[in-house]
Amino acid sequence: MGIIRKTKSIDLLLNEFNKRSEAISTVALIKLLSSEINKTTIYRVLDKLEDDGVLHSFTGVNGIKWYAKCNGCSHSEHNDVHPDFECISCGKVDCLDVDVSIPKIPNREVSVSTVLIRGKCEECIN
Amino acid sequence: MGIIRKTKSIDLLLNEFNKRSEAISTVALIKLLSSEINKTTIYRVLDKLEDDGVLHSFTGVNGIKWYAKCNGCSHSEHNDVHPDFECISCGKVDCLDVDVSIPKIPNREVSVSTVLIRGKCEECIN
DNA sequence: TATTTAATGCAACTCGGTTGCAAATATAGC
DNA sequence: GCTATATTTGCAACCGAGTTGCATTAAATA
Repeated sequence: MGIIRKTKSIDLLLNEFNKRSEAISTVALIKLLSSEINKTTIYRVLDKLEDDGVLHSFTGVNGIKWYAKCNGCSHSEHNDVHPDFECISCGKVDCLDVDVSIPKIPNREVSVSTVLIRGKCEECIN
Repeated sequence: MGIIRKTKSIDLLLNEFNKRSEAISTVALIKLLSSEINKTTIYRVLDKLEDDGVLHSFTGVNGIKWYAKCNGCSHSEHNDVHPDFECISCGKVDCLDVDVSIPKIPNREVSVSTVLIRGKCEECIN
């Protein structure tokens, strides 16, 4: 697929990701933008932005989908993965700047790995 | 919470996990056992078995919950995590017997880490 | 066996995400 | 700028995983 036309929806969504470094859940985006974009469109645009490699996504423990900007995370062809950190206290999720190396697994072909860490973030630790 | 009484539902569910070493999704369990156990009960029993440390769970990319028997995975107090492997070809999911070490993250308190790997399993790699 | 209390079944519900289709709108060609 | 065309969008209805309240059933204990 990929993006073919520049539209208001795409601008608004990209703008949200440029405003912050953390990941945002689909639910949060819908709440944030529901007055301006229909939720169906939000889901569709996020899909495309992920296809285009602009965003990457992962699924939280409760089954909700999160998106974050790929900040130079060359998210392909290597075995180091940036973990996503979900704060159990404030709910914030961000993409950590540390490498987790996934060991080679004999007789299996790995295509994607995701590491999800849950705990308390810098602000909620106290 | 935890299990207090031995019942038919618990026996049937545990039996499914003893039959195989792979993880099973809630959806699969409901399909498998719906004639014998109500789906609400299935969700509740799985919850309890997880509380008791008999099973552990994780969420697949599509938001569906999976359960697997904790085979001596002392799933607490250490930083090594057993990754779950989801085959994109046959859909099978199992708990790999390799360690992934999660690096210490400054100023954050980690409580749980999950590593989900997607790819092709031994049988589907050819 | 009677009593107590946990476990179960059922129906209705919640909510994240999807689908089909008609209306709107961004691009290409003139 | 204007028109043709194909992509995007909005809407409404839908799907399906998981939950809740409550009445009923069935383990455990004495």
